[in-house]
Amino acid sequence: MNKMLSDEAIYKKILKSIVEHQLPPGARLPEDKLSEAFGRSRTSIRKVLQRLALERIVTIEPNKGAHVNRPSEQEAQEILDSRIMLEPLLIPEIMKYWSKANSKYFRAMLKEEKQAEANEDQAALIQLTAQFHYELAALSDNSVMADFIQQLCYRSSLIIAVFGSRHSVSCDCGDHLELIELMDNEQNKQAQDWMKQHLIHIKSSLKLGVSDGQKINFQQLFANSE
Amino acid sequence: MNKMLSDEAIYKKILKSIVEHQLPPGARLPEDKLSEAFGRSRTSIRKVLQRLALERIVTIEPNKGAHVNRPSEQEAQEILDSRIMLEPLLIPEIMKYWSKANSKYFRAMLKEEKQAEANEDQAALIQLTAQFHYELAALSDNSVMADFIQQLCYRSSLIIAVFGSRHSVSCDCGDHLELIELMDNEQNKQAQDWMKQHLIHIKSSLKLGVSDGQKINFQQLFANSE
DNA sequence: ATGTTATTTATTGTATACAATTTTATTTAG
DNA sequence: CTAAATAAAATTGTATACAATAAATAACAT
Repeated sequence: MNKMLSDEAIYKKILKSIVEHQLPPGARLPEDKLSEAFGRSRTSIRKVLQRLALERIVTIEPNKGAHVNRPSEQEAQEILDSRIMLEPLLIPEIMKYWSKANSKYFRAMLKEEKQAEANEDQAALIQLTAQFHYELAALSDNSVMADFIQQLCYRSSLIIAVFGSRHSVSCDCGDHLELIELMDNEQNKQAQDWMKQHLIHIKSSLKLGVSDGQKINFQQLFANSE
Repeated sequence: MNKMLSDEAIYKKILKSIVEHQLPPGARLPEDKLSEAFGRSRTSIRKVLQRLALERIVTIEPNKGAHVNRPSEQEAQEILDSRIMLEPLLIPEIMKYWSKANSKYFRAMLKEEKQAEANEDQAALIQLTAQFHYELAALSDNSVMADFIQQLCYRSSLIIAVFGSRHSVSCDCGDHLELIELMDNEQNKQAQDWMKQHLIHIKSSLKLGVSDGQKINFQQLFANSE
């Protein structure tokens, strides 16, 4: 009944659960439990976890196992800054090959986004938002860059889980249509600017600069509470 | 006598051998031979090989094991194009924190390059050339980008092994000093342009567009030989 | 001799066993 | 009752055994 899953399939399932925040940052990923859940030996699971660790989706601490990565504030900034640098740069490459078919495909994806928004299906919404960005990047003729962007998109989903405000997911997905329209009209420069502003907006919607548990200065916090 | 090597140490040793072309593209990497060489079980070796595979230094084909990756022409172009896009972009970030100490450090590295050139030590030369680029990138305040550049530098070493002309390594290392001088003089724009031209020059020195075994058109090749 | 099939050898894929380590629970002292 | 020390359980680290697959060699037929 439960057909055998390939390593790749297991990888995708775990990744999806993480990206959709079913497995939130910090969550433990015990080899035994996963092994049992997927009906494979720990060997296979370890392989998958090690891959996720190299992609910085997961962290592995010696003798403590794998946890869903909880990005630091600095990591969050670096990832968003990288995207702000790179994604607009790819727009001209993408527009070289932009076709009616592409436009149709992405418009259909935006419909799904709208649907997910209406259903308040946060998981689907996060997934689709990331997918929009990395499938766009995949249209450039540089798969090396596209793969890197895809990784940054997955990692961004972790950032949103940690630093995102309630609306930092949904508020920007409505906009995506604007980009498609700019691209349909071959407005190269405007599309590039739009992408940059879009990502800057996402970055600014994050609750950065708010100290997390580790860095709280208790001395200062309770200074006036004698 | 032979002290136990960590997985990380094994990883670095294999990577170094590949980058320095001691293990050329296409070379087989049999698990039990490596296992014996490093005095560790196959489990540890597999872990290292899988990491190298995710970094595209090595390819793993199911049931056929690991080989040093032999980049295709397209892969070579994509990697060089990525570097041409990204490395100049990082120059301003690097110059923000550029210090006398940095300058001194890199000038020392260039001395080593010169030395290696004089000794005709190709291995050291390739390694140092890559190191120059990725340690420079590491000075930017964005380690996400720096890590990506480092990977591209390692992969570039494979590209040179496959598509490099005799002089495509040595001819560009002499120039590196020019960049350091531009940075010492805070010539931001010029440094950026220099980097772009430098990488374009490396790309153009590659023997791309020469069909490899797979793509030979025999019809055309033997058209006039009846 | 050449091309095909069968057999052997070598190599990778996967699970499992056991050791090392960390985490949790229990006991004991103050 | 709290805190430290100890014991038990759970979890990861590593090696090894065996199965599955591919490569190399030998045997055979055309």
